[in-house]
Amino acid sequence: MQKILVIDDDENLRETLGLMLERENFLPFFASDGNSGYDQAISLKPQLLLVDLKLPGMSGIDLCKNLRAGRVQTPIIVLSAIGDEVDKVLLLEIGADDYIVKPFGTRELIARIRALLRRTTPETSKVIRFANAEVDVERRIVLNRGVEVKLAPAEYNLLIFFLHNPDRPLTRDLILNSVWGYESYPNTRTVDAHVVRLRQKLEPDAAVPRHFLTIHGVGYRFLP
Amino acid sequence: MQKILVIDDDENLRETLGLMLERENFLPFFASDGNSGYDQAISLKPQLLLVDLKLPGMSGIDLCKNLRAGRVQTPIIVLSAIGDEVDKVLLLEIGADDYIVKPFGTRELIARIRALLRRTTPETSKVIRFANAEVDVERRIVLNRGVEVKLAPAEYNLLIFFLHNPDRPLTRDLILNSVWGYESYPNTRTVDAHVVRLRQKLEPDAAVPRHFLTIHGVGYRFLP
DNA sequence: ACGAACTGTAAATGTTTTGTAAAGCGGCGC
DNA sequence: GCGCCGCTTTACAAAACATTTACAGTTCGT
Repeated sequence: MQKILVIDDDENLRETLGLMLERENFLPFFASDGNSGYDQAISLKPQLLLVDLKLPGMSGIDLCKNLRAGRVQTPIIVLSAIGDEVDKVLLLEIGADDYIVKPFGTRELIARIRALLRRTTPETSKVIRFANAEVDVERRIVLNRGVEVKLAPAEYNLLIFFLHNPDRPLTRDLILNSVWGYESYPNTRTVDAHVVRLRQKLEPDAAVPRHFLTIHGVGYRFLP
Repeated sequence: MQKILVIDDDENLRETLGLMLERENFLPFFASDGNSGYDQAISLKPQLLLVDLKLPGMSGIDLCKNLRAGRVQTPIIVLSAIGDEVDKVLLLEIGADDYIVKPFGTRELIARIRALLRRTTPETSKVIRFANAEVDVERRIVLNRGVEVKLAPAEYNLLIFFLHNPDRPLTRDLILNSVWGYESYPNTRTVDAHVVRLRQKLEPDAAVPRHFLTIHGVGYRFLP
């Protein structure tokens, strides 16, 4: 699901935009000041930014400039109040992709968002999704609900093995041999411990596994 | 961001020019006498100089001449008071590129600055930016927050490799082969040592890396 | 040829991961 | 519902891995 980060200090507007974006099947995130917006824009890696020009902390202008200076290419739509002096040159300089003047209509903003996303998402890298998790195999990055999850090597290897063998009963011995290799002979309980860690990091509710299932007396089954 | 060094002994003017330049998205620096102006023009490597003709210490005329004698090509705009006798011949002699007579309008100065930058900045100079660092690939010069950072050859090569492979897990072996070549076989700890040095010189806070990240059990990842 | 700077390595230190053990829970057969 | 057996969970110490610092050999420029 496409993440959109809304950076605006007006709480009402954030709420309105949030509802609107959710209704359009986007996944909204929020920041109320420039600094936290900047941090989230980097850590969250959203597909698009909606940035108010006037912000406490770092101004919207500086935020955009800083992101671009840091080679962050995330598409940006600037939200400007009716009084603000905004010209295309400034927007170009600060690296914004589009702007819209408040107050604006839902329909118009959605149209601009979709248009911008359409022209800025050319490539489809190898990203495997299941539930609300995304695994970017090439970049070795795992996101859960859009938030980066740090996986230790063994955990990551185990996850990849599950992804490659979905919907199939997998015995502990098979898992051990495939993920740990024939050279090392750890206890089969080891697999359990790592499954627990994966569940904690990736299951919506670790107590009620919906993806990393136990097959009593056999082993595990991964359900995407 | 383009650095402009203002060399003038009039504090009011410096302040005014500073605000003006900042508003126009330049990064202003200041010197109040010829000698420190000369030093900064060399150490700071600004994109452009604004130089008052009448200066304490080294005069503006000598400053320009000395810079040019030292093969410093930085574009120079001379600021002259209304009484000063300035003719094109003098400007040509001392190596200035343009001049403007005080008092001048903001708009005019900005126009001249942009015009001069346009005709003196060759399109070929490739400057890569990330966070608050700039890497001038052609001249092998690296700036952090506008200040030159001296990188040893190995450090510089490693940095360039990171710049060309952002946002990707890079194993120590890959790094060694790419940066050191297949002929030499240093210890993989060597990579760590150089990453430490890069972090110390380029990370805002070397203890909390935000750009040269560790992937435990794998290697490193460069995030611009 | 001298001193300064660079570089790879090693040793000490700090951090994260990982396998295991032990205790508690829960499903399954009866 | 009971009890067994296997699964989950927690905690932890050893191992693996990363960082830091120091240093000696080398290179480089003057």
